[in-house]
Amino acid sequence: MASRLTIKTPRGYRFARDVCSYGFFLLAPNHWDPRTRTFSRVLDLPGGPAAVAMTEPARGELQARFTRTLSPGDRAAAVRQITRMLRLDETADTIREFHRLDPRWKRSGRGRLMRSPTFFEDVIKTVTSCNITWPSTIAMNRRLCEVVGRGGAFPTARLLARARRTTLRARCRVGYRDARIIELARKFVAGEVDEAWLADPATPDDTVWKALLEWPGIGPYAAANIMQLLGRYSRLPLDTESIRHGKTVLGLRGSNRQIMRAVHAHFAPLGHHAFRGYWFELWEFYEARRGKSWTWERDVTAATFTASQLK
DNA sequence: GGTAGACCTGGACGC
DNA sequence: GCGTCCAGGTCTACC
Repeated sequence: MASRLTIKTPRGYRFARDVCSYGFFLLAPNHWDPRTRTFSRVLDLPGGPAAVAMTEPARGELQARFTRTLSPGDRAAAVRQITRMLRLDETADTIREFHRLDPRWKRSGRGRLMRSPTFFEDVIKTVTSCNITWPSTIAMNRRLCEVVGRGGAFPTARLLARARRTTLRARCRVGYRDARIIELARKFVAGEVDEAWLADPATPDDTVWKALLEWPGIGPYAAANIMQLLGRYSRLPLDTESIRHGKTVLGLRGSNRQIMRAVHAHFAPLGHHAFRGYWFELWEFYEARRGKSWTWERDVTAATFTASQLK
């Protein structure tokens, strides 16, 4: 028999707004149905993959319906993964602190950024977003789930550590990222990645930054993005989109390098909430052109969400 | 510290 | 249908 879970959400949490708050919600195995406002995906649980469909039947709680019966171990893992993915462990006080620093988002209540059920998925999704256009990122993630993942789930580190470079390149079309993805997966499997230490507020941002830059395939953009996915919002993952934003929205002029520096300086007063302010400004720009994010279809964004088309 | 070129894929474009 | 060009971060070599 199928299992159901009811999960309480923090005060101010809004399912559609907060799920559709970061591009990862459009990447497989994630799927958002704008008509029914249902978020679904396959979670990799101790008892095997399980498809889940989530809705918000009432304010303050989410309902997760699974396609199979969950063991107690499965249920605990599912709650842990959903909590991580939706950042339900970020308190209302944290969001209020962000709104005090950047009051533009107080009315809409924005503050949380969707991420993945596991840190490993966050890291690989970041690598698949580097040096590539958005449609290819969407395709790569879909193929990784279809070709390597179990039962439609995102591939685990163990599966990717064992994958062949030729499989990733020829069937998942990840290009030169093949070796880097496998090396990263092997680091996770070998126990060389201490997520608790990386996420611990007692570990300085600079220390985490330097550690991430040592990882294969991780440069300044990817490291800053992984940091925000760890809950460290002081650094900005700046890319070509940021340059477009700096020019068209902030009115900045100069070389790309100068604009990057100016964007950093612009958001620096937000301190350890800088990325939230930067990101929601970018998100609002997209929504002004494409409608609210919870109305977006994955295939439509694949065709239209690229820096060159948003100029 | 800064810069040039290679690394891949997929879409746009010209013929 | 084919060839060429371009967008997109990271890495390495070089100055």
